[in-house]
Amino acid sequence: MIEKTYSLLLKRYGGQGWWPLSKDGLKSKHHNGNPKNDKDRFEIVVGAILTQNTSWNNVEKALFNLNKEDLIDVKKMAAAKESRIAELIKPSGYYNQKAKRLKTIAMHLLRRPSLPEERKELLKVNGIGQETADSIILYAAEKPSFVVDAYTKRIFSRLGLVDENEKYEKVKELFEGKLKKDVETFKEYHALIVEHAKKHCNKKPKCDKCILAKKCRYHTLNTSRTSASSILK
DNA sequence: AACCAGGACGTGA
DNA sequence: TCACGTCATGGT
Repeated sequence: MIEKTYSLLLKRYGGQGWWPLSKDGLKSKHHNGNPKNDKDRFEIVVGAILTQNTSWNNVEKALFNLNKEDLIDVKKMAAAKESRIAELIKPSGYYNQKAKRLKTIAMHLLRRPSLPEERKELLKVNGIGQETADSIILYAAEKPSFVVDAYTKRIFSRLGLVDENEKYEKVKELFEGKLKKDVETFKEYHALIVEHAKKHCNKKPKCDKCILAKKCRYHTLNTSRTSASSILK
């Protein structure tokens, strides 16, 4: 089912080409998000932190401001004052803690030859939790580590494939167990999940024209309610 | 005009 | 371990 859902989403939305990088135009529908240099990789790290519980649209504004001042750079970010970073990233919300987190990770990266590929190492850094760590490993370091987010749990719990409040680790293991351990597949699947959640599987779902509706509990629940209430009218 | 958005952390049970 | 409060802007 996990694999089947992947091919359905891929057929419906096409390849997403994540991670969205500003050099490609953040808003373009089809990205070519493979990082080519350290700046690209660091921009992914920055974006991953900025998008914590925040819409990507707001993150873009913050990234634009940082780019303007050439702060998407490990050394410059590490040297910048927290208050300055905070001012620039204001549109992405939680700007005080995110400014601190950005500076912290920048300073951590500064004393490393390359991006950490170890989950455990990233998780020790304050401000980097499981999802952010996996995003960095998968999209910046390009090592296979499946990213789980609120969308993943929402979509697949509605499909009846995972428990709504299953633990992060468990969901991650489920996906990694069902898929071949392939960076491109992991990248694409997560991106497709986000796309599908934005288009259809919102908190208040738009089941109309959703390609997964037939298999979805939420949808069947909804239609039975609708038909029941329409009978009452 | 509430509600939601690609979470993480600190705290007290 | 777990539930809960906190952090904050911008779009719908």
